[in-house]
Amino acid sequence: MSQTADLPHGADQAGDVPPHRYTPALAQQIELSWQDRWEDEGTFHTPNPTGRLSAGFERVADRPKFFAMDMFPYPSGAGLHVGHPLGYLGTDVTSRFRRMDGDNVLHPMGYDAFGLPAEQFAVQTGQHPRVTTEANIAAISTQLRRLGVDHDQRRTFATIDPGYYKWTQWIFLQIFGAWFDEDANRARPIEELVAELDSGSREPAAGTNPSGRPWAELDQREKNGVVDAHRLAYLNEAPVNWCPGLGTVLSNEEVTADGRSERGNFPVFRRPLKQWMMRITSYADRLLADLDRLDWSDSLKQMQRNWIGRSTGAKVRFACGSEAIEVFTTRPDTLFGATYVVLAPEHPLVGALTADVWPDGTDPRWTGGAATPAEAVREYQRQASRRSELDRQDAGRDKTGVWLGVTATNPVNGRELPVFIADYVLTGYGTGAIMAVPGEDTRDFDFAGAFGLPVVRTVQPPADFEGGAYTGAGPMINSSNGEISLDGLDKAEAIARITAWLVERGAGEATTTYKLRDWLFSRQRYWGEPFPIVYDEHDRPVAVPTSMLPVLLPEVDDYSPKTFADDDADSAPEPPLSRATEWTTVTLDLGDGPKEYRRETNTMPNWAGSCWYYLRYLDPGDDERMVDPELERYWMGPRSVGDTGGVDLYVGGVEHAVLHLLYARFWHKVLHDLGHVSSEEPFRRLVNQGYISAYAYTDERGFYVPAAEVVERDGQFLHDGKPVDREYGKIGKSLKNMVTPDEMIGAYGADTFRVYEMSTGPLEQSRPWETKAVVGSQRLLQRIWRVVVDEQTGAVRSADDVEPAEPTLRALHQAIDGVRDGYTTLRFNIAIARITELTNHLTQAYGASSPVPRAVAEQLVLLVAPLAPHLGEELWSRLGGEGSVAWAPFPTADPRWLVEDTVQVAVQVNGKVRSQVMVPADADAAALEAAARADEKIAAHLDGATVRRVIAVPGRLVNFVVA
RNA sequence: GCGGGAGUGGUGUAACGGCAGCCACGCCAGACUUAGGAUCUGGUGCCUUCGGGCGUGCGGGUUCGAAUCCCGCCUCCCGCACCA
Repeated sequence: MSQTADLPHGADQAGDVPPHRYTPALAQQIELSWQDRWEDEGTFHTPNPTGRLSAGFERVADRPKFFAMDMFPYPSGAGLHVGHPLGYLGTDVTSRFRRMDGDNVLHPMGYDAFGLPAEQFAVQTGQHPRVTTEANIAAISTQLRRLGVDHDQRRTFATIDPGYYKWTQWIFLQIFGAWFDEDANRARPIEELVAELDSGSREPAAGTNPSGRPWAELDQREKNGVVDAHRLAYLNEAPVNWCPGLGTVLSNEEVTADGRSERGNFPVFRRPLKQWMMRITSYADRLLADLDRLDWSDSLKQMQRNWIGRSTGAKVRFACGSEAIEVFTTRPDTLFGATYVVLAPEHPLVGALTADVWPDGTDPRWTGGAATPAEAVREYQRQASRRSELDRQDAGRDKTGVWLGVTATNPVNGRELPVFIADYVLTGYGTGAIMAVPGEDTRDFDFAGAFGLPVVRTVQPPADFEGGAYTGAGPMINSSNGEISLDGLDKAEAIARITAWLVERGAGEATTTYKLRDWLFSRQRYWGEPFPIVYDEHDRPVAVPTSMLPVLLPEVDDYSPKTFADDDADSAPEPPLSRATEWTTVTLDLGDGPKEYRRETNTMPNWAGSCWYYLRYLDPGDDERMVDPELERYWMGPRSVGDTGGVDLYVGGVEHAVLHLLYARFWHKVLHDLGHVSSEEPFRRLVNQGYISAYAYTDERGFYVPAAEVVERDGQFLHDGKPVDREYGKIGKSLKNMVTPDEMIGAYGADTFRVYEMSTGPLEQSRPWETKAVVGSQRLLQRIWRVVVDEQTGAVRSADDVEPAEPTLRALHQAIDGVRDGYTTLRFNIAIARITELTNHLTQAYGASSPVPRAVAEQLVLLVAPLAPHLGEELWSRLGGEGSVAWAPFPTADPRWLVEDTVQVAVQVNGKVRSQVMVPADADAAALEAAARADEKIAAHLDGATVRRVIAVPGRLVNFVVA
């Protein structure tokens, strides 16, 4: 680490530091030497109960297991800044503490290495993404090692390793080979579906059998179609975000609010394309319900609940000519107030319903200026396709739409309601059609206003209601026909009554819908997992046999998909793999003789590799199976009846609150249903670490200036003598406020850096970075060093023949108690505060040179070892400790020393503290009161007053309530 | 708009409903010093007539007692947002 010499503030620059002071230079020397020893001795090799990684299991066999994990990094070329290690250090301190405290701890790390940045770089440079990715992995791995983390290096892998993505492909085939049994509410192998269809014990699910003929009468190709339509991974012609400028489809999350690609800022179009989908919606209920069984933060659970977006209501059918329009509503109670019907522009019935001509006297606002309804519809649909889904969801936009020239019949009162298409109705939610109730819905009210449609109120608004749509509570009005009346009922009762009535009449039924959509699983990219799928001569997708996995990513000349003109909405995707013509065509014998097949040329999305990596840590070298079931039971299995099982502590950023965590939970549940894992959830406990932010400064031209050169004077921030503006936010090179762990390690050592990061707040909390405060952590470690080592001679100060005095024992055991609490609850700042108190006590009690009792010094070293592991090892070894401190037992507080003999108790008069008295710790209420009354100041306060009540809490306080 | 969370010294933070501000940074003073950017010691919420008074975003409430619980505001952060 050559940085030391270059840094102006190196603490070891002064001339006369004692020769054996814990300086940054010494810290680095110690750190590098222990990091080598850990590697040489395999200190952090975690034994499995069985298999190739089981050596040494006997020494941990009686321990409980603890599986701690970080969200693995994407190895970008930018390297780590000081914000990145926060979570990694949190799991590291925790895993070191748990190991010392008697757990068999698994703390692995890997790399999420498929993805766009590497592919973009490859497109620009022509260099294979694997080359740059592996170089980045090597760089980050070096940075992590230098932090002193206790990862089991034997378990490290990257998602791009063929030995890993072989099993990603295998899992895809499991999902492809499964269907969701709605009755059993779980996935089952597809062969069981075929058997049940053949035996007649099951009918094809709704929508899976286009011909409508009985299963037994279908030919083989029709049967194949029915079966394929049941699969959990399926091909579907669905509206997707097509970005011609990038040549790829994008997920909704990759499209900006103004309908452009997040990357590159190209226009994005909604259009139907055949894509791989995953039926995550089948799991919506279980994904929602099982949140209650997880130890995750409420806010995170709430984000997942919102994303799943379950809402209950009713489907209602409105007759329209020979067709029926099915709408979804959460307010069937307001059905009498429906005054028109709206379909999404892409609704499949639009074509069939559209009238030939406008009736006489059609309101010009309804026609969109077109001569015929068909023309109006065509033009409106064309406009809508140019808008992305997100763009259409801009609630502030004025309502637009056109009339189809027809009406539909309201089943409750026979009223004929005009049928519109409008883009404020979304095709993917509910049934893609609504009944519009302007009296009780704000959006419908806006549309009705713009189109001159009537408003009928069915909920009585309060007297002071100012108009518009009334969405509050109130008794039903205007809601009766010859058979049923809702008038006077409240919302819940009205919903129950009208739903029952609709069911009776065959006009509707209660239903539940979700915002969650099926997962678009294919991408037109190079740097991803190839699908283990080939197509036969009928274009039917067929699984590549497991024995032929992995399907290796082929070499190509050009890593980019074919791109098109920005606005060429009708272009079609051509993935990079489609140009690897030697690869795309393959001859296989799938049991019916050698035949020619065509390979799938899409690749999987970046999420695939991160959906199951936690399982692979259990034995990444296993070439026979995804994971040994025995290992999965040991590390992940449920601990008790009702426990979901899963990783014991998963730490990562809140940016993955929804997608990664939802996708991983979904895959895990499929694997559970198919019998591959015993756990029901992947992550039993999850913590979102906070972010580290920093100040950035801009000069009068708005350019960033180096934050390190800015000085504060009289509340003003100056760079080069000129005032600059300060903003608070991200750390980054372009913001000129980048601080790297390497710089900090160079200036102070890894242990100081670790202690500083952990000292600034609870793990979950975001906090600012402040380089000038790091020195406080260094001072602490220097004082701890001084407790053990004589700075002048280098000799160990502590002595066997010195007995600790009582105050020292109390300070020690109170510290042990507090530090344990801090480590257990991930409030490392608390642990550090208690360690500091103990250190300060020892410094004062024993001065700079008198010997510290060995037992106390040892315990102090053990307390700090999880936070500052190199210092811990060094002092432990100098004190003559056996083996690595990483495996030494963590101290336990003796309750005897946690209680004082005498305690100071506050005495209040009317809730205000007026004095303090010393009393025996076990003094009862009467003794407390007597001691308080004997106090001069209190006596003065009570003199002449009437004491109406006395509250005495032993060990805490006395409160006199006086008149 | 809906949902979630948070407001405590100059700063990061700490306080089972029981003495507000532990521990740090910064700042002030002192010691050791040629020197201090090292180290050590002490001080540091605000006001004060030195008795004390006031203090946890604002206003109410519950309680003997509220930073903590309840109600209503204000501000900030995060998520969702034409989801019928």
